[in-house]
Amino acid sequence: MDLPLVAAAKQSTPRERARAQTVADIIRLGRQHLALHGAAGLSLRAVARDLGVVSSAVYRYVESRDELLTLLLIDAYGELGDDVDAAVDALPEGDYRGRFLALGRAVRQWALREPARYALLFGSPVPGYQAPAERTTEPGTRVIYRMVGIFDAAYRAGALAAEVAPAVVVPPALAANLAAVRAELGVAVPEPALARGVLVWTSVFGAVSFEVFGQYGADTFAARDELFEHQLEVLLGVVGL
Amino acid sequence: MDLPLVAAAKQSTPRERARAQTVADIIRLGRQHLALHGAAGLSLRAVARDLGVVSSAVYRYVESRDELLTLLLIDAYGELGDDVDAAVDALPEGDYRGRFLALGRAVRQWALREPARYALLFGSPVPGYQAPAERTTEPGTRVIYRMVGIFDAAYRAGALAAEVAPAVVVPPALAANLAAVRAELGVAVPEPALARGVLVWTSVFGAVSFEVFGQYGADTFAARDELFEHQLEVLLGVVGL
DNA sequence: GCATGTCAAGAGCATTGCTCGCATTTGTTT
DNA sequence: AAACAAATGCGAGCAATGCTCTTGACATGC
Repeated sequence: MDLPLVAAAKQSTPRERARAQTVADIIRLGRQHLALHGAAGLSLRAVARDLGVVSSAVYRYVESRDELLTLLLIDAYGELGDDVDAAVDALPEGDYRGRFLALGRAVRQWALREPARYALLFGSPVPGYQAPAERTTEPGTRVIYRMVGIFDAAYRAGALAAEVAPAVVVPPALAANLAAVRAELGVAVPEPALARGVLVWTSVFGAVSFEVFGQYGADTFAARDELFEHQLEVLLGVVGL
Repeated sequence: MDLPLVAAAKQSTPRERARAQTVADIIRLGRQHLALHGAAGLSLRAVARDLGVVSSAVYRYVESRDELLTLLLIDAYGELGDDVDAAVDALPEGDYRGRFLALGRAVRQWALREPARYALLFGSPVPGYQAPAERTTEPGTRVIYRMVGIFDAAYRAGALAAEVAPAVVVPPALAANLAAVRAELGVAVPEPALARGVLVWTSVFGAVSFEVFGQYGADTFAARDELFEHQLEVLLGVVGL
C-alpha cells in the first residue's frame, strides 16, 4: 500500500528515481492504449507486455486498473489545462473576447487530437469507477475556473454587458447556488451573468462532445471549423461579451 | 446467419413468435444489465444466466455482443423519441416556446431516468463498436428533427425573430452545409437561425450530459431543475423564440 | 557481510466473447 | 400418427481479461 507514485521526485534515491521512471512509462503506455482501445479496453496486461514485463509486475507500481485510470485522468486534465492556459496567456489580459475564443479553440483542438482522453474526462463515466475527488477536483476545474476568470476580469473592467436581451430571471434557488460559487471563487460577476456563464460552459463542451463523439453524422457538417467558430461567437453574445 | 430478429412479427408462425419473444426478453435483460454495469460491462453470459439458459444459446438469437448493443441502441432511441413526441404533442401546435421547453424537459427527464442508456446514445463511443448507420440513423435523428420542426413551424408563423442581437455572420462554408440541411429537411428557416438552432441543439444535450455525467460536481448546483429551466429559457432567446 | 526490503516471475481463480459438435425439442409434412 | 428437418439448447473449449499469492532472486544500506 501507500505507493509513492509520481510524487517521489524529491530526495531521490536511485530506487525512487527508477520507480518514478517506471510509473511514468506506465502512464505513457497507458495513454497509448487508451487512445487505441478506449477506457474500457485499457488492459494492465497489455501495458505490462509493452513494458517488457510480466503482468503481475505492474502491480508493484500501480495499485490497480482503476488507479491507472486515475493517473491517466490527472495526466489528461493537466495537459488540457496547460494547453488552455498557454492559449489564453498568449493574448493580452484585456482581450476578453479573444481569450474566450482562444480557450474554446484550445479545448476543441485538444479534444480532437486526443479523443479517447477527452472521452475519459467528459464522456460517459467508466462503469464501476469512481474518480477520487480529492485528487481529480483540482486539475478538473482548471478550465472552468479559467473561463470564469475571463468573465470576471471583463466584468470588473466594465466590458461585460450588464443586461443581455432577452432578460431571463434567475430563480431564487439557483441564485443561491450561484452566490455560493461567487463567494467561493471570489468573483464579482453578478448572478444573471454567472448563470449565463454556466450555460456557455456547458455549451462549449456540448459542441465539442458532439463533434468528438460523432453525433453530427458523417457528412452533414463538413465545415466543422466554421461551425465551431460560429458557435463561440454566438456564445460570446449569450454572456454579453 | 441472417437472423430474422425482431422484424419477424408479420405472418407469425409459432416458432417466429417464440423467437421474437426470446429476443425481446434478451433486450429487456440487456437493458437491465446496461443500467447496472454500463455499456462496457454488458455481458452476454450474464444475460444468458438471467435468461436461464447456457451462454452459447443466446447466440442463436443475437449474432454478437455488438449486435445486442445495436438492438439496445435502437430500443433506447425509440423510447427517447416516443417520450419527446408525447411531451411535444401534449401542447398546442402554435405554442412554439412551450413545445421547445417540453422537448428539452423530456430529454432531460429521460436521461436522468435512464443514465446508462443515455450514455450509450450520447456519451463516449463504445470502443471497437461502430453503430450500423442504416439501422440507427433514422431513430437517432428523431429528436433533432422534431426540434427543427418546431423552429420551422414558428418561422413560418412569423413567431421566430428574424434577427437576434448581436448578429453573427454565418461563414460561407457553413452556410452551404446549412443550405443542404434545409433542402434535405424541407424547412424554410433561414441559415442564420438554423445555425443558431444547431448551437441550441448541442447546448441542450451539453447541459443534460453535464448533469448526467456528473460534471457539475457533487454539490455545487443543488437547484438542478431551476438551472436547466434557466438554460432552456436562455436558449429560447438564442434562437429568437 | 548480512539482514532488510524490493522486485519479477509464474501459477492460479474467476470472468469475458465466441465457436463447434452433438443431442434434443418442436413444428410441419407426408 | 409417423417421419423428417429445422430450430434450439448444451457443454466443452479457446484465448483473452483483472487480480492474488507464493516463491525466489536481487539490490540497499547498516
